[in-house]
Amino acid sequence: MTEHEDPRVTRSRALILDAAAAVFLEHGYVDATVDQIAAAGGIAKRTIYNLFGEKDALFRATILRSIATADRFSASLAAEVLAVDDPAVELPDVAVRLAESVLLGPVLPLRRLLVTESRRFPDLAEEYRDRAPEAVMRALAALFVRLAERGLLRAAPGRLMAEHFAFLVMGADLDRGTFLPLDVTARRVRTAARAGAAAFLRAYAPGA
Amino acid sequence: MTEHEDPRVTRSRALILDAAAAVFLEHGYVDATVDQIAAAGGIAKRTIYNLFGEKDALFRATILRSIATADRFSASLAAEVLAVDDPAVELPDVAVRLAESVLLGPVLPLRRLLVTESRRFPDLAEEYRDRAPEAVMRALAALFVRLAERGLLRAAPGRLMAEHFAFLVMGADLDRGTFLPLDVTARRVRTAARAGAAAFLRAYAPGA
DNA sequence: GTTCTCCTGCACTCGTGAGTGCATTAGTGC
DNA sequence: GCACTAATGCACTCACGAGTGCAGGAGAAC
Repeated sequence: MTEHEDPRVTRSRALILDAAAAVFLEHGYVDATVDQIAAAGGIAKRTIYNLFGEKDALFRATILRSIATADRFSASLAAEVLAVDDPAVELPDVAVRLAESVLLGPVLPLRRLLVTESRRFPDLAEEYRDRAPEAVMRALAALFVRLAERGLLRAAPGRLMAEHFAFLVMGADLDRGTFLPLDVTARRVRTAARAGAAAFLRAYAPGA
Repeated sequence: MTEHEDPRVTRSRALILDAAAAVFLEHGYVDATVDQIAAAGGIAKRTIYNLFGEKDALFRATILRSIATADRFSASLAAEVLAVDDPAVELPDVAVRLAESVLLGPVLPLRRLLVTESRRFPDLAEEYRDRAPEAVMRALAALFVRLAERGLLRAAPGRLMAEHFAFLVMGADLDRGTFLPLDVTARRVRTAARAGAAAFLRAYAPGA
């Protein structure tokens, strides 16, 4: 079933998806026009309709591609999380990495777009949440349960600990960034992440 | 300057604003049509244009009214927060009240709408954030600083403590509720809020 | 070269929703 | 009752963007 697609089609498809991602992220679904996307990609509008059909389908294809990227990304973060051995030493670094990648990378714009379109495309919002943030949360929960079993953290439901960790580390900036593009320095993000990790370690220190 | 407005105008204005709030909250700015609002309010479209002018102005008026409500609400919450005396005893209740009012009341839909329209109406998003959530955060920060000075909490920047408290208490549900209407029981919200408050108290216990 | 397929440009239809004009009706103040 | 003002209904214009039809051009495969 090796689809041998005309190289022209492959090329057009890629140009269109790139342009569509840029325009949709900038303007949202309704305010983005197909003509804009065509212009941005240097592609004829007719070609877009030939390859993707209606605007709805183009949007889905675009977002699914972005989600796939976010997915790979979360998976690598999850793997890294699961490798933690000594929380007191390593959690601050995990916190920094988590905060940086979410707040400073391309995640926030995608998140905003999906929030905006969550009524029009609830399935996409669902898909995104399950593949990206939830995947990380699951990894964090698994890690914390394991650390609690080893007596390195206070025992508590893994899911709850994961939520506490994540929102201590980047809750405030995530919230701000949901409204408008974050105007925040990398240093501030790191400082807040470390402070969050420290608070988490105090709250979930073993014993007592 | 007591504007003696025709009672018919007052009445129409109120009907329109109520209907507009409902329709805008349900569909967002673009997908809400003025005809829909007219129908929902039992008011002629022409009357809407007579009293409010363009759709843009109607939206602003509607949202400003909602923000004013949220404002009064935040102020009363802030007052309550500032009255806390013994954190170990009272913070869990503050947490529950905060979580309930944000997650179970009319706040979340307004928040979603403002996030959705934050590119089109950045000033409204700004206004809302400053008057509602930020007002509560300022009150929390002031409270924690005072408690720290009395030796009842570990000393730390007030703003940071306020963020940690708020996001421990309701971060996860707030995040979920930003995407789609929260389908969550009042019991779950309260439990999570208490767990968050407990974690906060452990993280910011004095001494050590 | 020829052929096949895709891309392009452009003009077009169509639906929809914002906003207006106006003549008529209904309600308020006196 | 009368005068005034607001509300209504309805037909209308206008702008804009989704989606289509088609004829012609450009490149790859043979």
